Amino acid sequence: MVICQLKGGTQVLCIDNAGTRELKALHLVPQYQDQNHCLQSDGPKPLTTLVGRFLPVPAKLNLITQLDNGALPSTASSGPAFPSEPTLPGPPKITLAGYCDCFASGDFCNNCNCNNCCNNLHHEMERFNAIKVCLDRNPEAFQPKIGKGRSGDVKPRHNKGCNCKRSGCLKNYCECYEAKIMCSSICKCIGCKNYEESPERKTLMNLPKSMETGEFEGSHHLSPVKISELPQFRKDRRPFSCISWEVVEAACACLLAQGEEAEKDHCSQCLAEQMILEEFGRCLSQILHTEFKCKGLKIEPNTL
DNA sequence: GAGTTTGAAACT
DNA sequence: CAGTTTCAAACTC
Repeated sequence: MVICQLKGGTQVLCIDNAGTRELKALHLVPQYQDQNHCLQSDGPKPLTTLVGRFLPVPAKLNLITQLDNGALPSTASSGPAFPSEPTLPGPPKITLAGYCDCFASGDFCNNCNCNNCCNNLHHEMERFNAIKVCLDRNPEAFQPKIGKGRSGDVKPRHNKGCNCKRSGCLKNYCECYEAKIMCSSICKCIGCKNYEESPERKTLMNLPKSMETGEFEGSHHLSPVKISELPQFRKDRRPFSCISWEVVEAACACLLAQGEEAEKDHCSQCLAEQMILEEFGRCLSQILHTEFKCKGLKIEPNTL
C-alpha cells in the first residue's frame, strides 16, 4: 500500500494488488481506484477522512504505523506526505485525546457535548497528528480494552487490567465491572471484590429481583443492603429498570432457539426471519408487561 | 442540577 | 517507573 497525490494536492490512499489487510477495508471506497491502482476521487478526499470513516481499527493502526515509519510514500508520492498542510508545533492542546471516548475508539465525534472539539472533519490534520502522538505513546491505544483472555480462555477480560483502589471493583468506575467481567490476574486493583466467589459480588448479582422494594437481603449471612448504596446501571444504557442482563440473555436464548427450530424444520429464510421476529415480539411484550408492573402502571391493549 | 468521588490517561 | 495532574464519567445529595 502506498500514498499517492492527486492534482488537487490532496493525499488519498492508494493500494496495490498485494491483497493486504488494508486492501479489504479499501473495498469500501472502490470509486477512488484508477487504472494504475491508485485511488482517485471526484473531489478531494483527505486521508484522515478515509481512515476515520472506512478502516476498521486494526487497519487504521497498521496504516498510521506505516505512515509514521515513513514506509509508505516513497514509490508513488511525488513529495512529502502532506505538503499542503502546515506543520503543527506539537500535539493539540484541545479536546483531542484519550479522554474522549469517541477519539479513543477511533471514531469522529458526532453530537457530543465536547468543547472546542477537534475530532471532526474540520480538523483533520490535528486529528491525524493526535492519532500519531497517541500511537507513539501507546501502540495499543485504539485497541478495544476488553479482549479475549489467554489462549484457550473463552471468557473476555480487560487487556490492561484495572487499577481500582477504593471502589472494590464493584462500581462502574471499574472498567472490568462496567464491562460485566471479573477482574483477572493482570489487574492491579486494591481490595478487589469482583471475583467469582466474592459474596459482595454475588449480592449485587441478585439485585434485579429486588429492585421494587428499594431494599433487599442477599445471602442469609449478609446484612441488608440499600439500593442507593449499590451501583446503578447507566441510565442511557438501561432505559427499563426491570431489564436485567439475565432478562436480556433469556430473550436472546429464546430468539436463538426459535432460529434453530426454523432451521430444523427447513423453513425458508423469509419464514425463519418472520418466526424470529414474532418471538422477539413476544419477548418484548413480556418485558413491557414486567416493566409496567414494576412501575405500577396499567397497560392499554393497543399500546403493545 | 451541583458538587464530590473515582480511576484512566496524560504529564513530569 | 513512580508520583502528580487533568479529565470525564459515575455517583451522591
